[in-house]
Amino acid sequence: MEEDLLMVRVAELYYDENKTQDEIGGLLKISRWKVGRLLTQARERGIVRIEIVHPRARRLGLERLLVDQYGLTDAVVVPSPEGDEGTLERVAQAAADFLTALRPVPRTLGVSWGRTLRAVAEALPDGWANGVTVVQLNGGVSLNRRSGGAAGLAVTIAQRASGQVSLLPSPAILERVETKQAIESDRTVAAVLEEAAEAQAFLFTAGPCDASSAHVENGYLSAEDVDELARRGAVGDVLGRYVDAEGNIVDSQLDARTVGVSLDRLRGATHAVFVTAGPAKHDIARTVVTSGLCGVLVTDETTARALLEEQ
Amino acid sequence: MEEDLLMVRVAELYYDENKTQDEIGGLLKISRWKVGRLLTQARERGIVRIEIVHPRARRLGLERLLVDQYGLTDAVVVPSPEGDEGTLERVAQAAADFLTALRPVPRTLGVSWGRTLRAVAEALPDGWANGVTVVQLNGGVSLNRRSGGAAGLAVTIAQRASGQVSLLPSPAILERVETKQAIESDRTVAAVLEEAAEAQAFLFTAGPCDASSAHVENGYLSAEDVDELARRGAVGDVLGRYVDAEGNIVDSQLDARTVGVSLDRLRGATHAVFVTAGPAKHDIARTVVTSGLCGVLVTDETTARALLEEQ
DNA sequence: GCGAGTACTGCGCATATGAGCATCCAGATG
DNA sequence: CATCTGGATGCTCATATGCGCAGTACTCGC
Repeated sequence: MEEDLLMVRVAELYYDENKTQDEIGGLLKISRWKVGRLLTQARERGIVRIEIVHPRARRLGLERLLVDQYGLTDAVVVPSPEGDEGTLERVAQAAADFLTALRPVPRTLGVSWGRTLRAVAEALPDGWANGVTVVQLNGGVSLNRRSGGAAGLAVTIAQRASGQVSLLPSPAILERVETKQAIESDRTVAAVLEEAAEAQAFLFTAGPCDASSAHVENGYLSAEDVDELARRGAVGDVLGRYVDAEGNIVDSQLDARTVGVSLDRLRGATHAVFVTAGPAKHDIARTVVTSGLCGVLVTDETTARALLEEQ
Repeated sequence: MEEDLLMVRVAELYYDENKTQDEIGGLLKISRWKVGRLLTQARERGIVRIEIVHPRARRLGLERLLVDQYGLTDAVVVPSPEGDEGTLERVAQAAADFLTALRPVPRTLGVSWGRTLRAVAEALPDGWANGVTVVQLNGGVSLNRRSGGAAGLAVTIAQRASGQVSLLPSPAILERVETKQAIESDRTVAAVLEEAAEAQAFLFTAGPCDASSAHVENGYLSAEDVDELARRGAVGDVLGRYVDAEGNIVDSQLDARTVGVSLDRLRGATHAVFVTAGPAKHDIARTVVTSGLCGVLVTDETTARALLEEQ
């Protein structure tokens, strides 16, 4: 179309040459108002594309849609980089930024564990807060010895906020219900669990339901157990508890052997910050978001779009 | 840097959310002047990237550099599309646009031939001008019978301008000097050549010096001839005449057998429009531009950058 | 510590810009 | 042929924005 060409010429003069709309009008023999209108059109029609290229850029539009559609308190969406390399880091950085900016600063922060949360901990700057007590929300797993596993993660976060840490001295899943009950009735454990349940803010991830799960890696579950859970409808785990697409516990037997605060604690909380990155977790992310397990969602653009897509 | 982050936040609010600088200032607790400054910086530092995506977009910055560096009258540079598919069409379209907008409208337009010029002819809309006489500048070659070769190209351009056409009824290169002189002394031919020399505007391309040349394709030269020319320093041909990097005729013997206006006619002309697309022609393009054979250059971004690069 | 130089901040003001409205024009409709 | 109607055009005016300048903080060398 000939109108297109005019838009292009106008856009070039305005954005590349930064001339004023008036000057452009004179140059192209059109009124300055038409120039303005053409520029608006050019932006609308995508002829002029304005993008913000920065690892810490966000997608405010998507965030708003997510908040609206799922009744969240807040959402943070970072652009997925080309080739998906570095998505986790960006999401983690965003989560760290969110925590740092969170007001009022929570006195106690409940945390789960996982690769994602480790990245968040690493992204938090020293002094991100002052005097926050960090509490573990569920039984510990040492994902990898060097970096100290779940405990190390909580310690890192607390240290950088010059705060205290309350570790949950318990495995994630126990073999027998009795052992679990025994552990829970232990004073230290009970105290930590109570503190965790009362935390003013929660920071957690979820894991997909497959053999790559940290539970399998650490021997709490076998690959077959996970398969069986999946067959029974599990889409992933939240604070170590396996849930189906609606967010209901899949196996109450198993759940009774899992140490950690109950999922209901998350549902009520204002500051339940759920961090997720990557397509493997789309399903469990959808569950967390739709079943109201989180108040705040921090994720990447691809996940955000997947969540918004169908219904 | 922390300043970066602020720029990103400001840019998002301004460009994605279109809030006013004032509002952003309020939101982020900074003065509206700082917001303005951050936006300027963000644009300068490339955090905010504004690009015009359209096949008919141009690179005015590069055009200016070319005009300055080589003392041209004008230059037209179109962005090279990803993957270089469609470069020729874009350049041709740009050349057509340039011709259409050319003021004063030339009474006579001298044209050469080639794939590129054919594309230009096709891109010219019906009624691009009114009553332009099109004259062939050099001996005819029928690049491909269906589309009528060099003659057809000239005819197309003339038809679409409701004008006349003066065809040069002669081969491009003759075997013997005598024959060439005989042909040139023919009334019709002489008249056309004179008309061509006096044309108010010229539209031409150049060809690289290799076996893919139209001269080889049409049997005027053998592949060995071309190799030999290259060995003697030829970088390509302009109006059928082979020149070296400085724009000098490489083989005066051969040149004496070539029918067409002399290159000096181009040097003087104000409206000598040279159209070139694609990396194969970078060398010959450099020659045309540096040796003052063209007043106006129409090309793609890649070629433009190559021309500006060294020295 | 102390002073000079430099970078940053906030501001007044001229200018550029966008919203809303009256007007005009072309093509449809009776 | 008159009339209607929707979209484009130009305009007024309130508002947003950028420039140049003055005041301020901050650094760096002594």
